[in-house]
Amino acid sequence: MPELPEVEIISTGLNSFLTGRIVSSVQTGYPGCIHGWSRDLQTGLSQRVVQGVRRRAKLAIIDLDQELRLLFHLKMTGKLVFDPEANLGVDKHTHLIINFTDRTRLLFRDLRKFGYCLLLYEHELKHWPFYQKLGPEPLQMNHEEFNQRLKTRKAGVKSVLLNQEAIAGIGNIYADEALHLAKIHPAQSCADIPEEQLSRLFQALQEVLEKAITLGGATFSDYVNSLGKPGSFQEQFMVYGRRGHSCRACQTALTSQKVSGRTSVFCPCCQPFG
DNA sequence: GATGTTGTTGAGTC
DNA sequence: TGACTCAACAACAT
Repeated sequence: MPELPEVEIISTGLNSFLTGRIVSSVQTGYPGCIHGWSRDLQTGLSQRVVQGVRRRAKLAIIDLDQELRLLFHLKMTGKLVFDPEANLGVDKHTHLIINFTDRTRLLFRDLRKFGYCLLLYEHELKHWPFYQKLGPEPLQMNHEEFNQRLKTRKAGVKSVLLNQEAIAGIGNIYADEALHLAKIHPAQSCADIPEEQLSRLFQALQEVLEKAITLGGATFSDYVNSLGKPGSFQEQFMVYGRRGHSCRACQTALTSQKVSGRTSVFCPCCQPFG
């Protein structure tokens, strides 16, 4: 489940692998992976030069010349794998192959087919509703800005963290981990959280995200980086996927609860409601 | 065959 | 109208 740290690592890796390469052709294994807003990939990408790869929210963005942008949302099981020798197997889960003129290639794989890609010009990207509505990057804001955006909201803090219009890039794993570190119950309404605690949450969020990036992301189920290698942050999970296990801080058994439809694991002792 | 998994969206409610 | 909640959806493994 690639969230901000995983997409950051993938993008950084692809930036060094792909920059300067020229697209020769595109093979589509599953046309359904191309978003409705996208231009035609074959005609649009041919002979385009990669100028860099970056991340915005959970999107990996490949910048090409002529202000073209190729965006990928990996959702749950999507992967972008650089294939320098063009010898990786192309299975039924490989939905897109981007061939470069030097015979290297980029594979887009997605077991569950929830992920998508789209090709747009910069001026079109700015009008794509999903992109337009994205909130600020958590690693590029300060705690005053964070508090400002959260303190008036009445919804549970977990659902606000997952709301991409409030803050971009946070998913279930890092929301649960940050809430545990900040000792805040996931269902607590933001409006009821003292500013001092909100600042602690912001600190925790930055800490968790930066640590995950340092450790190469989390490999839960099947995330791999752009060379197909796993990360190790999952070994540091305090709560995610640990329901019933004991809290690493106080030994109390972790419980779970659905908060705005998402399974949330937390420690009833460290993160009391109220 | 039922269940669990997730991010996003659209419908519906307050 | 805005903020919010909930259900549905995508497709697969177990």
